[in-house]
Amino acid sequence: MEGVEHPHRVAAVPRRLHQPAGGVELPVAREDGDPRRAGGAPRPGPPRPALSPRRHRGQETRLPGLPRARNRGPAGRGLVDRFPRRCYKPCLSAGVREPVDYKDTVNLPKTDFPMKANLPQREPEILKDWEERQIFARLVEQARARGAKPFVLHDGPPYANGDIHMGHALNKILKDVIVKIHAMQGEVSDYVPGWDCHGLPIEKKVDQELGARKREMTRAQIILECRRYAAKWAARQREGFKRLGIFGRWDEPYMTMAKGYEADIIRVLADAAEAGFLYRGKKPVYWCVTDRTALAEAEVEYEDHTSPSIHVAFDLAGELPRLPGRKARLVIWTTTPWTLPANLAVAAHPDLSYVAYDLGGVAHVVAKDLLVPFLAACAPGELAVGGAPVPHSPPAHEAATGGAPVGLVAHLADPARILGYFEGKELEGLSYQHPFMPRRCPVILGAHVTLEAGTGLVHTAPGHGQEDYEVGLKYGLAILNPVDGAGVFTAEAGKYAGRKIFEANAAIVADLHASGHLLSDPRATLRHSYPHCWRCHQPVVFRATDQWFLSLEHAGLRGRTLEEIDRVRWIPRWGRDRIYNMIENRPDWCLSRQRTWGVPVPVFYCEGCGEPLVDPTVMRRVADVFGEAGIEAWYERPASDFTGDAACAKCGGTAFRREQDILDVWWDSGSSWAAVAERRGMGFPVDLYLEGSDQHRGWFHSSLLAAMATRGRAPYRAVLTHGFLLDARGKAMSKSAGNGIEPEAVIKRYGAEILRLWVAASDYRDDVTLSEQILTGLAEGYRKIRNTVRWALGNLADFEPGKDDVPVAELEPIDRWALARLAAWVAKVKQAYADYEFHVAYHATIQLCAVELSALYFDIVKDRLYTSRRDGRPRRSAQTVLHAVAGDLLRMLAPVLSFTASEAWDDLPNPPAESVFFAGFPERPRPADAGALEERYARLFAVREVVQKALEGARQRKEIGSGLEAMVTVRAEGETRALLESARAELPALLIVSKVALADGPLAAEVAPAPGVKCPRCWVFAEDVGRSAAHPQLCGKCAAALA
RNA sequence: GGGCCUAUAGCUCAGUUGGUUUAGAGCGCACGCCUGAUAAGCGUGAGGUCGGUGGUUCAAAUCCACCUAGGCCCA
Repeated sequence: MEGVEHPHRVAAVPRRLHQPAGGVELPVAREDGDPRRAGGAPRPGPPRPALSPRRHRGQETRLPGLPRARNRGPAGRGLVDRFPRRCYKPCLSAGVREPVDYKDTVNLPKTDFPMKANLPQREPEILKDWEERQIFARLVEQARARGAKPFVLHDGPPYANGDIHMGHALNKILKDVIVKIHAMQGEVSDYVPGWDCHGLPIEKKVDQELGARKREMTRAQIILECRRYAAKWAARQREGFKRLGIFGRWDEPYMTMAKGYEADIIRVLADAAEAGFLYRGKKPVYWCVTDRTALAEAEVEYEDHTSPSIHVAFDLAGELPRLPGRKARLVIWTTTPWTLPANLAVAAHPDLSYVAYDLGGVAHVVAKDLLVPFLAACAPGELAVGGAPVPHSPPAHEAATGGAPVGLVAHLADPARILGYFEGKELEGLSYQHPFMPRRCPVILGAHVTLEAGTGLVHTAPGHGQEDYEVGLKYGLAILNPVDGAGVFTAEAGKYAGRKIFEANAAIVADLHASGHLLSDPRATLRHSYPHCWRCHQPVVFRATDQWFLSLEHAGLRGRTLEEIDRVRWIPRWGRDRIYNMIENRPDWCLSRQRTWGVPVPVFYCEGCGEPLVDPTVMRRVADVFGEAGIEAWYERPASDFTGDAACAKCGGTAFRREQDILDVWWDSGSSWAAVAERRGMGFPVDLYLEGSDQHRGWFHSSLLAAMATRGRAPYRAVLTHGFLLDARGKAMSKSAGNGIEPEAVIKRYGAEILRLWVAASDYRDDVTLSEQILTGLAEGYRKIRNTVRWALGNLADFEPGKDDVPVAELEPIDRWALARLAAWVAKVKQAYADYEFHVAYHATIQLCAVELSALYFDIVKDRLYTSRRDGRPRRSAQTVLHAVAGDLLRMLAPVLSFTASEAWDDLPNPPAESVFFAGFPERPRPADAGALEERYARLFAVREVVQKALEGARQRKEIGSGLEAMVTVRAEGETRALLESARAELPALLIVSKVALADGPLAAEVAPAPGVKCPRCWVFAEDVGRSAAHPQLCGKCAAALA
């Protein structure tokens, strides 16, 4: 039927007849020897000019032989068209009447939902709309009214200090997605955001701002300043979080500094005290003797300082193993002689080797690898310079010689002085006589002992060092602190009582020297980095003071907590191991902080005898007052207001002074399950805590212990953890590193929606990367999703759900296939949401939109939607599916793409709910024959791929442009052939070509020019163009569509 | 130094208890097509010694050990 002409009219110039004028004619070229291609088509058509222009539009005039710019280049040169070109639009000859413009009769997409999202501008409008319509509050109310089951994601409070950063965004968006998922599942998914307000960073900041003024202020006045500061930042952060599209009770958040919250902190503590967990003990803290105050770690700055450097010998009370009858001494090294009065032990490492070396007939014990440095410092005569180096560690040599190269260092002059070797663990339990205090002390073992410096035997004073304290706890040593707040020795320091510690250094060294315990030069010093006070820049000391503790051993708290950990769902699973190991090994919880900005430890001390008053009733009275007046009342009211008629248990006194320390802020947030969830009737335990992995040590940890001690169970059923932020190179993102990306900057450029998509696309269980490249990639993904929705909406302009939809069983097969894929996607996304694997949902969505819908389904049904009868069954069938696609996409994606889903929802025909959030997730059952359809189309699409490769070949050879210019002959055999036979009628639509022929043979496709004439309406080359009297220019299908 | 974790194409991710293809997808990139989804859409193609080394096994991206790089928390 090729070249059918209609004599009365020239609708299109049959391609054979159309030749570009002029040009050099070349023979048809054979590019390769592919038999399949050879079998395809080279028909003896008229030769084409080299570099002939590809297209010949109707009126387009171009000099023959002049290539269009885009065709220039090596690829286009020398190529010869296999087939004559054809017109895209009816070519008009003079004297022929203008053809009807059929474009107006084509059902093109129409929608108000714009392609360009313009998110930075549009998002604030959507936020305003949500707020005006109270979407979140009503969402919660509706579910509550239905009696739906509650889901509580309890917010971990960010610190109310500074602007929000990307880590906040990640955390809050993740929470929001989860809250919305549960809301759309129909649950009561309330979300109360909170802020952590008390604590050192704010106190420090306020301190700086107040400067000298602070001296004239009362503690209550300083607290008020801190309140202002925290409130200011919380308000600012709140706006930042809202801008991200986070749903929540922003008008009634929780603040740990709220009076009611402060009261509940005390009440939880009262419960713990009542159950017997609270006890008073000592613990070393940084202490500034100049300012007479404890310092937090953050208040300590390291500066250079010159200290004495002394080696001291401790006389062993007994004998060393395997060295009977010989006097022995342990050698320690220290730079703080003033801590020696508090010495209670010497620590050795269990796995290190120690050596006994004969000095003056006495065995001196040091670590084997530190013998030479020790001798270099204390008995250089024992070393011979030159010769082969002794087998001791190079760092040890260098430490002893001030960095002199190993080769220059001495070796033992007389190796026979070595009396024996010992494993560290052999030393445990030996005892020695303190050089100047009347006591015997043990040798203990500790993993903190190293060979970096010293002798491998560590002078241990639990009252003056963190590690000493910890190992001391293990061995039940006293926490001895013979130093008062001003840095003056107390009576416990024996003969040094009354002397200032730093000044006493010299005396102690001199005394040791005199008594023969000093082995090194008394004048030796060491310049090193040493902690100093951030305010007065004087050296600080480590000093044990009275503190309040929560006992981990009381009532089996540690063991019960470890058991409880296994009843919590940890996501990912390794979170369980992480917190388990911490709880297993941590010491008792020190609840005291020597600070101002926080909740007072609600205990009192008897004015008469100093006995502490730890009374739950009194504490609850304190709580009641705080509930009214806040923590300021602690300092403003007389103690008797709180203690009432309480009497000292020891002396019966009724006059008390209040504790000056405050509670560790981790107790504040660690009580939030009580102060927020219980208090607001959200229940206990809550369903989910969700924070960064650092919170295994932080909030997960403190909340767990506080709840275990007072409620006997974990405050959460599940704990979800996310990783930290990395930059493009995989390095931690931080303000100080200067590689941060500000949420505000991203919002301004891309919109918060892209940030939300980033959170959803990332596997947040690992650390999460953010970079410019990632953002542009996400913006692409967003556009794909948006355009998918847009095209579906565009084709629904004339569709009325409830009236026009076609029952599933009656849908066109390809439509039912698309519905099957949609149903599979809905199921997959639901599962991914249930597993908190949002990146799985994201990728499934991109796959659906990009591949199954855009590249396959939309492309295939496009012709049917555009050109078939407007209200015909085939078109309604496709629209039915598109309506499902648009509705399901918007509903399933609303938790993530909240802005876009809200925006597009209004463009759905007759949206079934006022807001997409009220609509819930769709029920989308798989069509009964879904499996069979998927199987069938999977095979047909495999053939389609073969065809597309063939079409691409023809395209490269400039034989065709659009697929509609082609007729395809598909060779197949066996089942495939049968399948194609059965699908014969839909093959042209499926392959998007004008005509399909089937032939026998191994699977292959051959491309030839489509026969017939291009229909100006549907652009298909049809052999029946012109048969309709009413529409003489059109193909049969189009004529029928317009009838 | 200790506890926990991560490491697959430029990017984001898949890869069931080790065995089916020559390790997949999308994006990006290259080259084309279309111009009735148009700051859109379609096609084809090039990209990976699965961080490295050693081991277990008939067989390892998948199990084990060590190393390297990175992350969080401790010290």
